[in-house]
Amino acid sequence: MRPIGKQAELLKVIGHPVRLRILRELTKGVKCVSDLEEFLEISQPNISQHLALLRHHGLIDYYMDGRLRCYFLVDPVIPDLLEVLGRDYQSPLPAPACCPVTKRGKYPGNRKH
Amino acid sequence: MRPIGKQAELLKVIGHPVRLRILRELTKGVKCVSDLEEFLEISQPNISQHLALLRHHGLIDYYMDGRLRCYFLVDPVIPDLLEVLGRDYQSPLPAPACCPVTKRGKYPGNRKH
DNA sequence: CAGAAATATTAATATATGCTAATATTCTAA
DNA sequence: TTAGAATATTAGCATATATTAATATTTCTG
Repeated sequence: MRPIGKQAELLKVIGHPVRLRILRELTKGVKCVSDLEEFLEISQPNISQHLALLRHHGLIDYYMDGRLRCYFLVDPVIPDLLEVLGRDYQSPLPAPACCPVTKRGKYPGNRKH
Repeated sequence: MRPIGKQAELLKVIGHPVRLRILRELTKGVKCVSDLEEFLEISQPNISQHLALLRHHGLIDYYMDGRLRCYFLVDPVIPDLLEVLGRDYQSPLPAPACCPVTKRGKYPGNRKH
């Protein structure tokens, strides 16, 4: 299991709408920068910055195709995370059962929520 | 599926080592603030701040037990995300097959990576 | 009711992030 | 061999986030 610090770093890197959209697109297959420009409505330099960030964290990589850079997914955790993120949950987690033990608590007290 | 913006927001909120540790702890059961103080080595006010952030995003909630606040998980996506984050992957995703189609590409070119 | 325990809130400051604009690099084709 | 296409890099500024310190709030207990 990757250490907590790395987990947090990973989440922070992918926790951006543009980067999420890029990653989702890459789960469908290889895309070059100009492909991405088509549906992300942001400047080319900004796209490159996001791609660089993702790459420096080892999430994606690229190969050259003429003068095109073709980006693709590398880290296998990405598709799995995106799948979970895309799920529809119908209801919240069940409330904790009566009298859960906390180190200091002496529940039952008044449940206020 | 929650909109991309919400997905990014969620990731950003949980993308912090302290908050990740809090959430992991809460997957095991209800914890009051003083329980959390025991194993997070940060100040009480800071813990409360992280808890408030998580709560304002609907990820956790609490009930009162005397003067203790007992926090628990609410959003069902959290345990699932934590599970995926904790997985050990043995190898990167397979490199894209020969000649993937990008809108402009005319691969094969030189693969540089 | 006073005091202490448990926790929250606010303000201030430091640091990090994100975007824009300008410029640089690399490769291809004429 | 030069021009243009595709993409990257850098710097600067604005905004957001994190932490600390101080203080406030709430609730129990004597």
